[in-house]
Amino acid sequence: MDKEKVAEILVEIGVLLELKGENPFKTRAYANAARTLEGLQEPLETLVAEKRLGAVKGIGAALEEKITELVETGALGYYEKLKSSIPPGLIEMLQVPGLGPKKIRALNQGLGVDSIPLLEAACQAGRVAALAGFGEKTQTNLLEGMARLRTYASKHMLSRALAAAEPLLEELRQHPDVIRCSTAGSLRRFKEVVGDIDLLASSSQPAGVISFFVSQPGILKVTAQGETKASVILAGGVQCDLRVVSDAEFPFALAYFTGSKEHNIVMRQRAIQRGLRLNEYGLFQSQEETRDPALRVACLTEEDIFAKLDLVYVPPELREDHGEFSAAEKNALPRLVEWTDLRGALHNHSEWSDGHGTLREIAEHMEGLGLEYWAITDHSRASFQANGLDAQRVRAQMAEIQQLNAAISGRGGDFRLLTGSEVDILKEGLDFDDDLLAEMDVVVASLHVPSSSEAENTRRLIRAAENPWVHMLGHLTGRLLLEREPYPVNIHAVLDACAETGTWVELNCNPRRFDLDWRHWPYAKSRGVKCVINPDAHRNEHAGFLRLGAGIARKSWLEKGDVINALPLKSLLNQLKHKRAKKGSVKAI
DNA sequence: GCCGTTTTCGGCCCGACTGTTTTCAGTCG
Repeated sequence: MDKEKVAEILVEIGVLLELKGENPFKTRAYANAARTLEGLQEPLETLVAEKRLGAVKGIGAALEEKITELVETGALGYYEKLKSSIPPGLIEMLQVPGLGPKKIRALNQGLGVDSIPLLEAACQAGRVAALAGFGEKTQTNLLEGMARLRTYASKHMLSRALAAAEPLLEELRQHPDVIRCSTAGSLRRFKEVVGDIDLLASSSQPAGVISFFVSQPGILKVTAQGETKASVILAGGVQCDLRVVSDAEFPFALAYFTGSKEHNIVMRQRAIQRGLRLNEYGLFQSQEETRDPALRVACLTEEDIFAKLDLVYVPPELREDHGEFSAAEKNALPRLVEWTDLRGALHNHSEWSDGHGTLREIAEHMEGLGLEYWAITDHSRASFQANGLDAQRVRAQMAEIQQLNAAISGRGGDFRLLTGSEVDILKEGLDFDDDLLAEMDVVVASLHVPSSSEAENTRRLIRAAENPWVHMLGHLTGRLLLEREPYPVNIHAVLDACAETGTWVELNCNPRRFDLDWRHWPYAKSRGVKCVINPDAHRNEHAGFLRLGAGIARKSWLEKGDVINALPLKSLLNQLKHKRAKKGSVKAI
């Protein structure tokens, strides 16, 4: 069983134990272990085989035994037994806002409710309000929560959440009583998918700012409103929380609400180790819980807080407790790539296949954005549903691109369209002959029709990487966020092959994809695999995906030097040629 | 469950808000 699946089961065990009313620290140990596994730099199988799992922080004897059983046998007796002792509907009930393990247990034991439909019926019959610890209000809220669950997704793509948050932030920024404001939470950390939007503002008049916020247009419902905090549901079903603090508290609150939770726990521990106390109101010279401003260590910005805890500033994207602390202690954090570093993109479509816009329109738009190059890599003929090009049309397109480039040069422009293809990786080899690929500036190889076999997909991708004319692999796992799981593939094996053959890997920055996932890039980077941040644009406005892609690349710990399309045109052209020469030589050995 | 210059037991991050209770438990982040 692979690491991801093991982690998934550990998380589920934690949830099941919560529902059983187990010690919350025990349940957290399972969730922690799952996260630890996800961040492992070594293959899990190796650690298990060499019995070194127990040496990993956060995994003790009990978890080592369970993980070993999972890896070696593909099953776990403890988990099966636990699962069969708890109705599956109870786990689903956790999704209902306002319901946690304690209330679910009370509902289950008091009313025999063990699923969302039964809960709905019990609420409608008024039986929930009659239960001890519950009341009319709770019953109404539960009914509303269940209705919302049916109507809206509970997770949202980063791009949609950003689009919803930015206008609200702009309104807050213009409010006369707001001093500073920012996004926080997973949105600020640039998670590919977010559960809600967190906003933070500083003001000396918090209540007024809160009432201003809850009266903004586009708010469907105010679910909580206090003096310093409000929660609302925005059109589209995204929950948005605003916290208002004093300006002196702002940097602490910003750090706190940006999280992640795991990152914050380490920050607090570091404070405690230094005889200090950290919460959202400040870093205090106190062993006790306090909010006394006289005891607050002066910090104007987040940078100051990190400095007081003997750390260099950790950019929000890295705050996942995925190694940022050990790096920040040694001042060894990467200098993360900026979206303004990007000079162009190497995987895009036009109306020749399934994109929009003529080659001329695309060239004019991208040049107007100040980019230096833009590769046209339309689909190959096997992607007939996407109007894939055959060899003849590819050559006609290349000729048109050359004419356009000549015209641009003629008027003194430096911008270049690059010729290319997103060539399908078929069962046996690529959709185009090497001779044709060799004529193109850029070749992206993508697996569009995967097999259900991990070994088979891995083999095909490795074979594509070994082709000397292929520059990079496109959207390596084929996932569509919130829609489609990645196809089964041994990512490390493919990345190893890319490292050996000098093949680049795409970070597809279409917000539905963000593929390869940020969690895999540190491994790719450790193997020396270069990244290409590609919008996979099908319309001119998709060039904006580059900004999102750079954010995900930052989350992936990537620096400018790791990103091929941060190179200026001349160096890029050299790299495109050099890579083929190098791959040719690898192949010849 | 894990962990340990506080080491084999007793902690484990902590505060806002809600609803129910009449001083606080549960949920959420």
